[in-house]
Amino acid sequence: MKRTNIADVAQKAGVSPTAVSFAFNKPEQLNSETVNRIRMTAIEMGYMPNPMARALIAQRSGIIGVMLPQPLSTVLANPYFHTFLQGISSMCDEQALSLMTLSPMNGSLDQAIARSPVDGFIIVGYNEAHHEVSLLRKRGIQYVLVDGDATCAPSVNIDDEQGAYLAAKYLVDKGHRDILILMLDTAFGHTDEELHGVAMRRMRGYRRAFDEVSVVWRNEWVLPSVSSMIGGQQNFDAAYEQGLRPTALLGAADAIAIGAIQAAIRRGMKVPEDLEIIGYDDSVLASLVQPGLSTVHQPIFEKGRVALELLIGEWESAAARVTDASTKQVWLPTHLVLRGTTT
Amino acid sequence: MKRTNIADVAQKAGVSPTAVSFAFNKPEQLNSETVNRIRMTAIEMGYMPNPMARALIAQRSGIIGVMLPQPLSTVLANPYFHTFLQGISSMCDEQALSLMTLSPMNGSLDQAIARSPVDGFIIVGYNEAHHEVSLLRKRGIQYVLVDGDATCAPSVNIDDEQGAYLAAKYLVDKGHRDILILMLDTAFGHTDEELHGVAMRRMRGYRRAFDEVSVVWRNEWVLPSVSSMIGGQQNFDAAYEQGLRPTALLGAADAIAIGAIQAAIRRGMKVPEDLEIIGYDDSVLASLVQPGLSTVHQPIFEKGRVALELLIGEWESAAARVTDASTKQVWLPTHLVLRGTTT
DNA sequence: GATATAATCTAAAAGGTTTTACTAAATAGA
DNA sequence: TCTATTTAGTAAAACCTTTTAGATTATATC
Repeated sequence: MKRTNIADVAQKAGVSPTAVSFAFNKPEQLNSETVNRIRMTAIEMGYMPNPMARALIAQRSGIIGVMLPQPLSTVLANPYFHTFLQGISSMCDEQALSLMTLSPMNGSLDQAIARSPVDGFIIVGYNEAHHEVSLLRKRGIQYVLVDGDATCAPSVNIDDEQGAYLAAKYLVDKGHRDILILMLDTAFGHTDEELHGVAMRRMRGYRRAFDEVSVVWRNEWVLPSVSSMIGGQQNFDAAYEQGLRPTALLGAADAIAIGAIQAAIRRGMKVPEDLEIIGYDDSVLASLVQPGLSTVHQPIFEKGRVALELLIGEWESAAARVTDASTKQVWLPTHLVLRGTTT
Repeated sequence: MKRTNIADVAQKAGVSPTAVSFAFNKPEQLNSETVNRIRMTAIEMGYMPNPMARALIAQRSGIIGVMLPQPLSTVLANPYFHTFLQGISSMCDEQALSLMTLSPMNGSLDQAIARSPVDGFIIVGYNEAHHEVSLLRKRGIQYVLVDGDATCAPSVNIDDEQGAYLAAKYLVDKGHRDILILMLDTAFGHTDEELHGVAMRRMRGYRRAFDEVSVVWRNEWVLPSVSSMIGGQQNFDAAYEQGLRPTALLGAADAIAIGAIQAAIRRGMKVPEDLEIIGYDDSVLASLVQPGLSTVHQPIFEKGRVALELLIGEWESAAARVTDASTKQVWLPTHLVLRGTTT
C-alpha cells in the first residue's frame, strides 16, 4: 500500500539512506560496486524519489505555472493560446521544465495558486494591479506578465496600438467610413478593470487612424465581443439587426473576425467585395479559412518563449542576488498581413 | 529574500507555529480573537503555506497529470485534444483539482514523471505494456488509460472499430470501390508498438466493412499519416502522384480528412461530387470547414470527464482499501455524422 | 611505525508544514 | 472546596529527501 521510500531501499541494500541518495545524485562519492547494487535494488523495488520531498529541500520544483485569464475550456478554444503555449513549451523542453496551467476556477484563483508547487508564474492577460498578482509580489514569488502592464516585474507585450492603427488605417485610406468594430469585451466591463490593457491599446490604435483622417468615431459602431467565433457571429448579427450596414469590419481578434465572416456570408454578403475584414493576431486559423483572413500579425510563439526566458532570467538574478531595478519590458513588433478578406 | 514561513508568522503573532496552522485549517481549536490576530499577521506578512511541504505531509498535491503521446506543440495543434482537455478540466474545476500536462520531452518522459508531484495520471494513447506505464504500476502510482488497452487499471476507450466500420460501410454501400484510406501513422511504425491500439481498431473496422461486401483490400491504398492537416494534404498528394484515383476517402482523424479535402480541391476535384470523404472524431473543426466534414462522432469531452472520474474512483477505493479486481473498462459509443463531404 | 591523505560510508540537520498527544488554565458541576 | 470537563494553546513527531559534517577504514608517504 505504502510507496517504497529511500529508507526501504537503504534497508534492503544494507546501506544508509544517504548512500541511496548518493547512488543517484553523487555516485562518485560511493564505491561503484555499491552504486550498482543500490541502483539494482531501487529498480527492483520500483523506487522513485518523492518529488515533493525533493522539491521541498531543493526549494525548486522545476515546474512553471501559466496563469490564464479565462477557464481552460475557453482558452483551449482560442488558437491564440495554442500557439502561445507551444512557444512556452518548446522552451520548457529545452530547459527540462514542466508546465502547469492555472485558470480562474470556481471563481477562486487564489486557492489554485496557493497549492501550486511552481518556481514562478507566467501571467497572461492580467495587469500588475490585479489582486492575485499583487499577492504574488507580496509573497515574493517570481512572475512575468504577458499582455499586461508592468513596472515591478518583467513583461512581454506586443505593439497592440500600432498593429491596430495599421489595420484601421488600411481601411480608412481605402475610403471606408462605415466600419464596424468588434472589440474585445475586456475593454468594457468595469468589474475586472485589471484585464483591460491589451483591449484598450488596440482601441486607441483604431481610434488614432480614424482621427488622422477625421473619420467620425461612433461608439454605437463599437461592440464588445467575447474572443470566439460564436462571439463574432452573434455580434455581427446584432449590429445588422440594429440597422448597421458596414462596408468594412475590424475584429480585435481573429476568432471574432472569422465568426463575423461567416455571419456576413450567411446574410448573402460577399467578402471582400461587400465587406472588407481585418482581424488581429494572425493565428493559424487566419490562413486556413476561406477566404484567407487579412489580419495583424503578432509573434505569438516567440512571445511564449520570451516570457519563459525572462522568468529564467529572474531566477538567475535572484540567485546572484542582483536586484535589478531595471526590470525588462519587452515589446514585440506587429505588422499587417493581407489575405483574401481585403481587396 | 527568504520567503516568510509559518515560524515567522508565529513569532510575530506571539504564538506557536501550531497555532498558525490551526488558524487556517482548524480555527475552532483556537480562541476566535487569536485566530483573527494570526490571520491579520499572516496577510500583513504575505504568508502562504508552502505547497510542497503541505503536499508532502498530506501525501497528496491536488494535481493530476495528463500524459500525452506527443510533444505539447503537436497536441495543441490537434482539436481532438482541445476538447478532451476541456472535458478533464471541467471536472477539475468541480473537484478543485489542478491540471498538469506531461509530454515526451527531450526523449525522456521518465524524468518528467519523476519530478511531477501529481496524485495520479491520465495517460492518453499508450497501452499498458508501455515502459513508462509499467513503471507507474510498479511504483504504485494510480493511473487511468485513455485510448489504450488496459487490464490492470481503469480505462476509457471508444468503440473505434464500430465507428470505422460505419464510415467504411457507408461508402462501400454506395458503390465506391476505389477508396483511399489515410490511416494514423501509429498503426505502422514498429518502434513504438505500444501506441497502436486505437489505430489498429479503426483499421479493423474499415476492413470489416470491405470484407462484408467483398471489396478488395489493397495495402497500397492505405497510407500512414500524421494527425494533422498537413499530413492529410501531403498524403493525398502522394497517393495522387502514385497514380491513385480514389472516388472516396476515409481519414482516420478529422485533421487528416480536412487536409485531404483541401488537397483534392486544389487539384480541381469537387467534394463531394468527385470525392466523398469521411473523417473520424467529429472535432469542432468538422462542422466549421466548408463543406462540412462527414465524420465518425465520438464523445471527446465526456471521455475526458469520465477519465478523471475513474481516477477519482481509484483514489477512493484505495482510501477504503478496497482492492477491486474488477477494474473498470469504459467503452463509449460512436456514430456516423453526415455533413457536406458525402452525398 | 607514525602520520597524512584518500576512499567509503553514515548520522544528523534542514526544508515547512500538519497532526497527534499533551499541558495548563479556566469553567462547570456537586 | 474538590473533581470533571472544557477551552486554548504547545511540543514533538511525521512526511521524505538532500546535504553537511564527520567517522571509519584503507592506502600512501616518509
